[in-house]
Amino acid sequence: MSPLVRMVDKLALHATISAQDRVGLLELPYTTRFFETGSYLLRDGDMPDHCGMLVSGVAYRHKTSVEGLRQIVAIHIPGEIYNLQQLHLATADNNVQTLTRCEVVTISHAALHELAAKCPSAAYALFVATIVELSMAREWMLNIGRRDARTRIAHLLCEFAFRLNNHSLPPGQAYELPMTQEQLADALGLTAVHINRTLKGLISDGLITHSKRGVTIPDWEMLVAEAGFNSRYLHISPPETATQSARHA
Amino acid sequence: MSPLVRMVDKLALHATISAQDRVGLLELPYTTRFFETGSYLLRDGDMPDHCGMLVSGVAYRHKTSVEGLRQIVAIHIPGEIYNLQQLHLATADNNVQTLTRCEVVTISHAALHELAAKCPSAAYALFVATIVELSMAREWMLNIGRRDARTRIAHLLCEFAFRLNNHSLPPGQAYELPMTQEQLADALGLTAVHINRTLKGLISDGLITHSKRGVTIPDWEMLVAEAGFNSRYLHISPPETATQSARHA
DNA sequence: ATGATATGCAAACATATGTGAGAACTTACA
DNA sequence: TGTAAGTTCTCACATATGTTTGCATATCAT
Repeated sequence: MSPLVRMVDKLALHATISAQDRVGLLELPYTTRFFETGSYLLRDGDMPDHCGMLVSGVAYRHKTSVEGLRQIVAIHIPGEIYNLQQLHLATADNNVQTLTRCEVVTISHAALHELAAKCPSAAYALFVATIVELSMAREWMLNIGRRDARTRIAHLLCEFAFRLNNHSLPPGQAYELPMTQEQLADALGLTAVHINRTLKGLISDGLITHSKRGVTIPDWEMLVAEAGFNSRYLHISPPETATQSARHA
Repeated sequence: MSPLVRMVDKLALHATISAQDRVGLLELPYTTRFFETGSYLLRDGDMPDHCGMLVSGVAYRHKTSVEGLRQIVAIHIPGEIYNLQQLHLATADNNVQTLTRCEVVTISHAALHELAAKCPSAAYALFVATIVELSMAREWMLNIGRRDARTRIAHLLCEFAFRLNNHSLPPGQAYELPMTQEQLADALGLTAVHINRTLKGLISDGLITHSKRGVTIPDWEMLVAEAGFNSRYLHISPPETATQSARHA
């Protein structure tokens, strides 16, 4: 089975793709590559001539301030294109690095531009994927800016559980969270030491169990309540229709 | 002169629009409306059937956590479309509210969909505008998550000065910043009291002067240094070309 | 195996930022 | 002209989070 199926399925979560354009997407020429943990998939300043999609593994996107402080601004999971921006904005202003060993499929910009011209609903789906990314970024801002450490961590864990579970609630089981406490800190605007403290609090209160790099959520509802998590910002269900209402200020 | 010119000019900052599609954009049917300070242009849960563009005035986008904590996630200035997301994602998950009296032009989704079908470079420009918004959101995250209060405020002031000045460096002059200290606090993930303290520090150190709702930057370079501000993330110059390089991991 | 390096864990201490409560000052408007 | 509402500003105090350091494990390369 083509690894592109994974991408198309993910795109189809948010936008309707015509049968014809689905074929167009699946016929894209691609190359498969593998990257070890810690590899850069995209580097600040890069001007790639291709897009990349994660087939397996997890990656994180980060920026650095002039003082060298790092902020992780997103996590990418399989099926996601991690450098769609560079299809339209030549040079990258952030980095994407692998958290685990990753299988990546690359598609040339030329092929994607051709596709966009021929398959409007495919181009549309890429646009919508970006809009959803923007929506997730906004929730991430709310998380960093306004929630305390405990709630912040809980929210991040909820989001991962939800996304990794292919957006189907509730993800009661364990899942692998391949992030060090330092990386969690950089994602949440905290320090590793404080992550450690707070994580222990969550564990001793029975909200999560954690072994090695794995996280288990014994009581999903409880963690959701603690985090104030609401999946609405992920825009997955119900499949968006063009319902309209004229409600306005 | 059509108020749409403002929008087209802003879109053209980031993407090339063909002469023909430029006409298509300018021929969009629109309605002009006025809103008082504090009006909602978009409300969480809305399903608008039109897009809105700011002709004059300033607006802010915000989200609220279940505990009622508010986070401002973006500021919108004239020429920007504040609810492009809802063209493709039916229901809004955040609010847009005016900071000043605003003149707004609304365009029906139907007209925009028609345009997108007929004018590929116009559709493309809307996509790119969203990508730039995403890039700005990421810098905002870095600001909130990793900089201290003083640097955070300085960075926000730099970004505004830069954007309000139509992206032409250096904006030495005074400009109007129509935000209360409480709103600044909600934008930066701080409290109003702390904004007050820190603002006074910036003033007494001669980095900014401020009278009423106005801000003056006596020495642009100095503030930029204090903020660690680099306008690269705004993606305005040089006009993006399709330059390519195969640099990769 | 063996060292080298990264990560988790812990404690004591430092401080940036938050909290609560008012007073002074503006602005709007009756 | 005066009252009300909103905003700025201030103080004293509380605390969440950061800093530094050390050590115990885990992970990894050789």
